[in-house]
Formats: sequence, C-alpha cells, structure tokens
Amino acid sequence: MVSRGDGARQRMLTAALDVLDDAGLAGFTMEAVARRAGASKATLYRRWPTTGALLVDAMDATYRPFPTPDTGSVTKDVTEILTAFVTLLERTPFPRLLAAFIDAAERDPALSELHTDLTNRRREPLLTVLQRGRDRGELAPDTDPELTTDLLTSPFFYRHFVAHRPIPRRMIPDVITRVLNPCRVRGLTDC
Amino acid sequence: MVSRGDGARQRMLTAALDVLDDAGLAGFTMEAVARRAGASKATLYRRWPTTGALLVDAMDATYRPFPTPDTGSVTKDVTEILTAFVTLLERTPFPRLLAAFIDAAERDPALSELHTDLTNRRREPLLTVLQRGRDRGELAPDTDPELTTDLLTSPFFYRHFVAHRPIPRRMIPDVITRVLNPCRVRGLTDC
DNA sequence: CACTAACGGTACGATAGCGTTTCGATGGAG
DNA sequence: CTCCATCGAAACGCTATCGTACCGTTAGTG
Repeated sequence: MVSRGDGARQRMLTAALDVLDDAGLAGFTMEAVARRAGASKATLYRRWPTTGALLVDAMDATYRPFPTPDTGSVTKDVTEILTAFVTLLERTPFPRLLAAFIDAAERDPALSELHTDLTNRRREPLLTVLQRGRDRGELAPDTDPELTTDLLTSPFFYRHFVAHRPIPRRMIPDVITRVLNPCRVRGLTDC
Repeated sequence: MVSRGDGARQRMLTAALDVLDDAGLAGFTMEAVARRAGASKATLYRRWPTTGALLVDAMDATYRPFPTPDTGSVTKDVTEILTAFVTLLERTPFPRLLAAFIDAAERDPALSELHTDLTNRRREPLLTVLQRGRDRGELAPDTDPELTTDLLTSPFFYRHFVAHRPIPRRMIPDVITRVLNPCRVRGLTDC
C-alpha cells in the first residue's frame, strides 16, 4: 500500500551508512543523517526513536550473503571465500563501518546482539564448505569447523584492524596451508 | 624540577582512560576528562591541544610489557603468554579501550600510527619465544614467526570483538595444537 | 619564609545536537 | 480528480561541549 515511505527509508539507511563511514560513531547523529539524506529530522524520528535503533537497521542493511562455492576442492572453495573477504576488507567501506560498530557494540547490548547475528550469517559459507570437505573425507573426521573458521578468517581481521598492516595476496594461501593441512587425512597431505 | 605537574598529568591520563572506558569515543571530551580528573579544563588544554593528542598519550600509557617466559618448551611459553592475553581480554577494561581506539584509528593517521606501534610492542614476547624455539630446533627452520604470531593471537581478538562469544579455556591449547604442530620438526610431534 | 609557577574553579559567547511541534507541499490510492 | 497520509522545512527551548580568559589558591623552590 505505502510505497512512498520505502524509498525514503532506503535513502535514510544509505545516508546513515555514509555518515558512519566518514564521521565515525562520534559523528553519527540524527541531524547529520537527516542532512545527508535530504530528509527532515521529524521523518527520521518517526521511524527510529534513537540513534541506536537507526544504527541497527542500517548495519543490518549492509549484509550481503557471500557466495558458497562448491568446486569439489576444499582449498579452492576456501580460497575463493577468503579472497572475496579480503577484497571486502580492503576495497570497500565495510571495515570502517565495522570499526565503528565494534566500538558501539561494546556498550549497547542490542548492537552487540545484531553484531553477533551478522557475524554468524557471514560465517556460514565457510562453515558449509568445511563441513562438506569433512563429509567427503577430504578433511579429518575430527575437524572442528567452528574453530577452523575462526583460524582461517581471524588473521585477516587482525591484520587490518589491529596490526594495521596491508594484506599481501600470498597471505591467503599461506594461512590456508598452515591451518588446513593438519586437518587433511593421511595420504592427501604433505603435512 | 617540576614535580607538581607530573602527578596531575598521571591523574588526567588515568581519568582519560576511565572516560574512554565507560563512555566510548563519542563521550571522550575535554570536559568529561577534566570533570573525572577533578581538574580544570584550562590545565587540560595547557598540555593537550586536542582530544586526539590526549588520546594518544593516554593509550600510550596503557602499555605494560608482557612477560617473556623461557621455560625451555615453546608450548609452555606460548601457553603462558596466551593465557595472560586472554585474561587481559576478558578481565580488564583493555578491550573496550581498544574498541574505541580501533574506530578512532580508522580516521586519524596519528592514532593509527600509535596503534601500530603499540601492537608491535605487544607482539614482541611471542615473537621472541617462537624465534627461540626455532633456534633450538624445536620448530621447523622455515617457520615464519610473524605469520605464526598472527595465527596464534588473532582468533582470540576475533572471538571477543567480532564473533562476540566467550573464550573457553581449552580454546588456548586447541589453537596452539592446531597452529604449532605443523611447525614442529619430525620426531617431536604427533601431528 | 617569601616567591612564583602551576593549579582548580568559574564564567564566557559560540556552536551543535537533542527531541518536539507546526505548517505547507506533494504524490499515491480510491 | 480528489483526498489525506506522508513528507520537507523551519523554528522551538534545552543541554552539552568548545576554546579562552580571569582570579584566588596552593605547593614546591630558593
């Protein structure tokens, strides 16, 4: 029925992400978002009672599912996912949004919950690929997909947000080799 | 010569960290820090022209060197360091400070540089332990201490800041086993 | 003990965001 | 084409922080 509001809603969410991107959490105000969206503060408050609620919806809108490749080789599948992930980390506004969001999530339980939820959704493709590899017998039966997912993705987060150093392309195969080889069943590995 | 100022400086840096801890970067203002320190804004501005400069000094003051154990066993040394690290992550204000700092570092080059510097200093004990293990022949000669340090520490950062889940105690030996075993020279490992 | 630099407290005008209200314009549904 | 919910714009009083200035006090120096 109402279709006028939908466009406005999208414009505001986009504006919210823009503001968060280049002003950080400190500059994330209703006024700034309204200004950027070319919208009225009243319209903004009509939908979101607090900046926290707006931030939740805005971040939720950023989620785009990763592809879940199925080439038949765990190494190839994981390489594909990690490559897409590193691209996201180095060539999009995503990490700056995430940085602001991590800070906010440390203090607001609602944001913390959403953050957990978004992260879990983002982990799924890698989990699926690892489970398939285990079912196929390519990985050892006692492989823990959860821990392995942590080990595979966390170094790239760390490099970007903590160590603050660039991510060389060959870091991807290096990490995969170091993390995945001990999981391989004998005969398929050079471990 | 001047000894009155030193105490005041420390009080202000401590207050700055307190404010950052429970108000985040958004609440990190000169007024708030002065209030918390029981100091005058004028005194604050006398030493630090901007909140950024104050933040740099305050974060720099948080650095406490980790012990660098030398038990003769790489596993024991690494376990000790990672245990201390997880404690820091779960039982101190450190992670909330770091979260605010990560956000700030995404936008301020000076903070980014300091962040890199602090991180490098914090990495040193683990690097030293790994290098000693390699020199002793306990780890393979082609072991890359830098990458190994990334692999050992990053999962815990990830768990806390991104996945937002608790860190079970046995995650420490699990990570060590998965990361370190492939590096061991044949005959010393059950890989 | 007297001096002086540094300090805490306070007030200042200026700016910015808050959350709310009013009002006139607009565009989609019937 | 008409109607009315939704919208943008603007103004409201309020509060907080900014950066600076002044003044009386205090704690180390010589």
